[in-house]
Amino acid sequence: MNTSSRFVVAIHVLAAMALDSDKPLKSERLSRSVNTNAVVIRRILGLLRAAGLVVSQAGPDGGFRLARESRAISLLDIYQAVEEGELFHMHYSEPSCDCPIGAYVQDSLGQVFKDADTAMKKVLRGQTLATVTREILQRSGISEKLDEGWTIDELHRHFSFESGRLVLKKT
Amino acid sequence: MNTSSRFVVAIHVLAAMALDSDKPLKSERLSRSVNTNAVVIRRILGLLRAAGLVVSQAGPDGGFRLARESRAISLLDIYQAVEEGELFHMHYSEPSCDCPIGAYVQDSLGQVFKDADTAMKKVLRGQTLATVTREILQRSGISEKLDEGWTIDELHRHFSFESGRLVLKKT
DNA sequence: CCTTTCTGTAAGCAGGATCGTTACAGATCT
DNA sequence: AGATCTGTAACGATCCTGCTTACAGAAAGG
Repeated sequence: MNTSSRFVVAIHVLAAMALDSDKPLKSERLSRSVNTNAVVIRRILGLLRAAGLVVSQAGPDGGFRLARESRAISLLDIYQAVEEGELFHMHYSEPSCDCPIGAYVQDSLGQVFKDADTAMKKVLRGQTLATVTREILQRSGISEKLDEGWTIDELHRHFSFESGRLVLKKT
Repeated sequence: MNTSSRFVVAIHVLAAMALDSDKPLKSERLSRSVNTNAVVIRRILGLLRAAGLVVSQAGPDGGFRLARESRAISLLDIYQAVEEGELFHMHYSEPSCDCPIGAYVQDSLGQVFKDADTAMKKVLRGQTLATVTREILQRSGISEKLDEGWTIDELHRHFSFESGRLVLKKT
């Protein structure tokens, strides 16, 4: 029982876009960061675009960018964009079985499964893409700049994502 | 984003054993109730036995029975017996990536993912196998006996699971 | 002791999901 | 027109499930 890697990859590329929001990011560049094929990235970004989380543009200087600011994108938004279906599913063999157990087990479990699903989603709803990028900045050595008087929001604005690496922009 | 059918099947067969706790139930009989192959049932019951939820006995008049009473078996016990691993997993391509995003995204998400997993499990911990069988009895028409003055616990004791069907025992 | 009746597993097959890859149509800018 | 992207189809490899057959071993009863 585990989700596909789409969820983590989606968070990864969205974090990259949030950290470098000035220009559109190309799928080929993102794929190098994730270490996979560009088509895989475009497939996942297609799901995110369908969910209204990113916008894309073809042609030179094209690419992907966030459709809204990162603090307005929850992890639940991302989860629901790339994963589908319920956490638990009932479909085993054939629900049509003579004994009442088969008939009523599924009804009896429906509410519990829904509650568990809701509890999991509530946690994801409480975290945003901005939460993730903020923590990335804190965990990376670059947030040592904080000790030099920089605010983390300043770092956020002056960060760039060059050739697969997070670097400070030349200002 | 969904569990295997093992979880629901495990609950199904455990409910059958709880509803008919007098004698051991054979895998072939349980497989008819679930509408699948007996080996599939034995595989799942093997996991439940390894988790200490059921005991088995070979030979004539053998079969499976609960290792402890149904109110002492939570849905989380069952879940952890048949499902493995974390709800979300991080392993995409190669974690070894030059940019800090790849390095720190996983660390940043670790706590959130763990929280979501815990929240889901907390719901499952709140329900027991006895909760399920009680609801099955209520939902099946047989609980109309309640209107005749029977307590649901009396029904619980006088129920039997004969040839793939829930029936009242001849007392 | 031998037969019957079970569990316990291994092995092989089919189906579906996921991921990587190649290929190419279409959009967009210069 | 040509270069540079996205969007998507198609195919193969791999893995996980679940179904089935097959058989070894345990337990009970003659």
